[in-house]
Amino acid sequence: MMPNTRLGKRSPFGALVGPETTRPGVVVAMGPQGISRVRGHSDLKVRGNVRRISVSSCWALNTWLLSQVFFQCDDAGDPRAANTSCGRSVSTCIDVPRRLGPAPSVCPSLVNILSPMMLCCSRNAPQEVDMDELMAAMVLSSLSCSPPPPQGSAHKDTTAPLTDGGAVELSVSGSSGYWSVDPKSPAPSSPTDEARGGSATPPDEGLDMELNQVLFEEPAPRKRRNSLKAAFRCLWPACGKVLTSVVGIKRHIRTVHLCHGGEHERCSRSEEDFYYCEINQWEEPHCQSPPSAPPPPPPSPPIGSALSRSAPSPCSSFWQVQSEHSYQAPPPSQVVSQAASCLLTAPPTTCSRQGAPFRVRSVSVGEQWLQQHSAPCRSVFLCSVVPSVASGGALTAVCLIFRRIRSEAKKCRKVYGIEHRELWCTACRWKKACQRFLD
DNA sequence: CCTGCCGGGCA
DNA sequence: TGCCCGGCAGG
Repeated sequence: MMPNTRLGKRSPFGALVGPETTRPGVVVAMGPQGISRVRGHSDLKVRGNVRRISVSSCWALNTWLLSQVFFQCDDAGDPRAANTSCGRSVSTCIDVPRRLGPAPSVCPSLVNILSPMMLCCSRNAPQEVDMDELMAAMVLSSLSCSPPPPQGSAHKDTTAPLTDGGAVELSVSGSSGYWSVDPKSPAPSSPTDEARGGSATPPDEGLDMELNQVLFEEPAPRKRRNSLKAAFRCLWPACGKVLTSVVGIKRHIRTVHLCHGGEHERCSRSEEDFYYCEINQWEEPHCQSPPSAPPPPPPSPPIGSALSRSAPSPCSSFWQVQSEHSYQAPPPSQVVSQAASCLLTAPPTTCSRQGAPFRVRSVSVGEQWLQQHSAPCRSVFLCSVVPSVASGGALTAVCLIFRRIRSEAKKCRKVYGIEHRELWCTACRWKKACQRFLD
């Protein structure tokens, strides 16, 4: 099915969903459980033909999807279990990549999500690939494939989407496509983390309980406590050592568990990522969630703050923006080729070119699919692959959910005032995204 | 309440 | 395609 209905306003998908999307449950039509649960989930709101799903639902779906994958993998000896989750025959030898794939542009979570799905679909009939499933997978993957926020922790909004319950609080009803997640937050771990955890440790009831929690319980509070102190717990069997630094826990795992003797000659310097999880200070000592990846590198220094204090000249700030309307199209000076130089060599947050702030947005595989198969959209999900110092330069995917934040930059309305509306840019006059003072 | 702006309607 | 505006989300 080809999408022709846009998700709600400011959908982070920013993409179109098919007419079936107006039917309940199609958004998550990857499995009967998902459908029914989401159908019954109170967070699903229908506004006209616009569907809104709270982020807890999205995260739950994502978690559910991943759990299906891993549960199926783990139920290798039980064919019934392998068939019950999505109602299709799924190979029990699905190779869920334990580590990130070599291709830096492919979000590993996408691989984790799609590979079983593709396998699942291809086992029946290649032509019968359920586009709903693919869409859902892409979308869910996109949710998890985002770069660290440009201003990172400098912006208070980065703390908002996460909740104590571990549910990511985002609205699927927007089209901005910016999602944020506290990079230091351990829960919920990203799908990549889930993938790692799923392959490193058997899924336990905790995952399911958490899933049920985010699916059926009330949405978690919007604001997340800031006073989060993280520790890292070794997940090696019968160890449970808790250290307060990533480096420390990695060193512990590497030296104590992985690299002692000649047992692990090819001990990877990034393998220790799979053997620890991040825990909160107020968190229960036991760690139910899969081990989390090391926290991403510290965010780049805030530039937006400077931008917000003085209205930037359009020629000093470059954006690579997918434009939905002509008035939103970037001027010719905003050369995409300039973006390319930064796109793959640095975290897609902010690049500096000759002193001028130059921000780049890239798209994930799922997003590209959505863009190719649906109407143009402005929302972009990022999946950055950055070198991890702790893993000896090995590529580490930092998939963070990213949400468009409310602009603090002055807009035409604020600069010129309502009385000088004729001085506003066209977009502002049309109540569109300001074209003059890009944020 | 104010602001930014998405989505959609209309010419 | 240009223009306008209802309405929503966030502050």
